[in-house]
Amino acid sequence: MTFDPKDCGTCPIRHRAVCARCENDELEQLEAVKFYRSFEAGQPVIWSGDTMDFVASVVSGVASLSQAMEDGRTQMVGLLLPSDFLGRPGREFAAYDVVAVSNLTLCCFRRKPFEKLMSQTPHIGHRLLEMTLDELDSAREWMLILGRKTAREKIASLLAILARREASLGLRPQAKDTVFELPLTREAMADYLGLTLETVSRQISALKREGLIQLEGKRQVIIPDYAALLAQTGDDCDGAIMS
Amino acid sequence: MTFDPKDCGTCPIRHRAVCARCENDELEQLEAVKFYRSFEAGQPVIWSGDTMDFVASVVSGVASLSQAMEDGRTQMVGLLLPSDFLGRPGREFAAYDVVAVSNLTLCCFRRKPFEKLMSQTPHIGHRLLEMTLDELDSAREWMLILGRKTAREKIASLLAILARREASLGLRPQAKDTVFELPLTREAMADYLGLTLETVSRQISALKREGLIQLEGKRQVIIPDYAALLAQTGDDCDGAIMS
DNA sequence: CGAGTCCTTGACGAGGCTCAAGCACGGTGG
DNA sequence: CCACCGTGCTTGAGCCTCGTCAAGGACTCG
Repeated sequence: MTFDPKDCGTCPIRHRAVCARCENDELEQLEAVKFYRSFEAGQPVIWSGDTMDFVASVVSGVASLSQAMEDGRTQMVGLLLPSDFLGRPGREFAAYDVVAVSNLTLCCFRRKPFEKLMSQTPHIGHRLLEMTLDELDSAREWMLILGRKTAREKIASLLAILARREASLGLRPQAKDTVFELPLTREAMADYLGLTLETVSRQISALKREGLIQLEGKRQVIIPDYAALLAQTGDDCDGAIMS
Repeated sequence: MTFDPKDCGTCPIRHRAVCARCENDELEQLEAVKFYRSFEAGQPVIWSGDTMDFVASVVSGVASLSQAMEDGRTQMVGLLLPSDFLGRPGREFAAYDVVAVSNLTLCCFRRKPFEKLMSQTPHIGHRLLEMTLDELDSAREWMLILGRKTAREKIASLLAILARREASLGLRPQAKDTVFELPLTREAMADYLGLTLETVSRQISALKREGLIQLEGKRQVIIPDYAALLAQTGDDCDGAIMS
């Protein structure tokens, strides 16, 4: 089944996005106000303060939300992957800078009709609540990383998170090694982790030197022993979030 | 009008908590499953991993959510003030350590009936979504603080946030100076900001020495010039979130 | 080949952490 | 009434991690 933009039934994120719980009649109403937009890697999607007349789901690719300080320091505060939701119903102006980290396709809904639909039907609101609570949880995990971890632990944590997501997609046949493509540049990783890109580079080199990771080119990461990497994150291993 | 625990109509957080939008019949159903619990400053409310058979609103006082690493480092990831919501519908086990920072009173709802009520009526879910989105926004502001700010900027930011909240309560007659009680110990502030308590103490002393703040005892803070304090936060002043 | 982008590595310095000592204040008990 | 203790806070000295500045390598594209 290939993806037909006219038919939500064939959409790759149909069962995980904000529309996951919608009945057919709700989907039809959404389809009436939806449109697709694509961005190339590195392109801005919207700047903080701009008027935002749509909300959107990420169909493919990766987008980042960042906040800037007046002197130019910047911190990534959200990383949007396929099926994640962009925008806030009821908010007219964007609160963050949004950038396409990789090539990106959004499924956009005009904001006003979306809000109206949300107030009339329960499924969108419920799903959005669930997704927002999940995002709050990951924001809190992220806060622990930013506030208390060393540079080495930060890098290990990020790699572990990406590897875990890769595994959860379940696409990979039972390979011993976890392999994935880094969707972020060194600079974006630094932005994510509250480090400089030099420190990121040094720590990745160190992990490679010690055999905890291998690199195929700059972006392909191979993790020969996931547990060994986890041990470098500093996390309390049995303290996993249960939901 | 004094607060009568039997009557939600007299509740001090009636118009801001998760029940803010409820109609009278919904309130009655909530009242049937609610009970109050109080904690003294410093007491634990619940530990991460414990079963959580209630959710709650903070009626008065302050509670913190924190995460711990295996070696004991700890990071506060949430600060709950009156009207804030504790717990996650659908989640059986607590994901964070919750501690009463000051004397604390919770309005608790048994979790199962609360979830049922939520699925049957729209108002609770809508309000909870709104509150969760707000919390996500403050979590993201916090991430910028943790990831990119200097110790001095962190302290200034925290004081500015507390002062702003104080001002927004509007209780204070048009005083030139903003005055408020610090609800946190130095250690809790350090936990909040990803610093050590020594650094917190040094930076507070520095701000005092430079006249940006004054202290009455250890906990009473006077801010003679709010704008001057804001200038120390490093924030882009016109980049305020608009909602 | 040159230019641009992304990454790596080195040298150095500063900001914040660690360790340690001591102060202020309030409560308790002799 | 005062000695004693516990808690919370302050201050100092020294060290280490990570940021800054700088140079140069790997790769792609025109």
